[in-house]
Amino acid sequence: MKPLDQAFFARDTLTVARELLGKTLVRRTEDRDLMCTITETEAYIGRCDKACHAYGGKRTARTQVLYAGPGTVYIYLIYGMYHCLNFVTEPRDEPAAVLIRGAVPMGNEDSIAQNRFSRKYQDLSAYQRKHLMDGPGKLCLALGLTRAQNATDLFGGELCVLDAPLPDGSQIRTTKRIGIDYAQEAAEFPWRFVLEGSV
DNA sequence: CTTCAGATGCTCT
DNA sequence: GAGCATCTGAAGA
Repeated sequence: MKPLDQAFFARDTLTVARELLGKTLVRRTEDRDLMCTITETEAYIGRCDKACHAYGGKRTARTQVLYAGPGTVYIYLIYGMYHCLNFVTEPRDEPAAVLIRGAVPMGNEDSIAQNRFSRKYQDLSAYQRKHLMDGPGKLCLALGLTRAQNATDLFGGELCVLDAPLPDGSQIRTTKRIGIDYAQEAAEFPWRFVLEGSV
């Protein structure tokens, strides 16, 4: 399948967040490609969203990446020890992004198990195998992503997203976003998208 | 299945 | 100095 181009990300953030479900996220390293299917996303829109790091046009050293071109990678450190992966959306200078909250591996489970637990896949518990990438921090750890990839883009670097059809029989569930209770009315916005069913 | 505490360091006031 | 777009392991139901 073809890589998604910049025009894909230059659109309305809610549309991009919804349409990223089912797409293939590719993490390139020297020796191998780690691929996975995106199953959970959230939209963050600076213009109207108190949960967005760039709410109110805020520009700081951390948030200036959100003003870069669509398809730019935004990775930040959270809770002192985990990273969150985002893709910048909307036209340039319109600060917004999609948080990639979850995925399921498409092969190379050994590399992912190594990144997450420093163990072989066959030595993981059944629980661990079922939850390899079902959270934003887990996903970044599984793919070996840190702020080293911040401000790169999806068009020729270590990361890209390939087009892919939605799996047959899958459904999209829409809910409010996770972990932003401080954001007042924005905490209720139905801006989280989860791919359910046969993935 | 659920709740709970603790880890840990950057970011912005 | 306060707070954070989280995860883990332990313990209880």
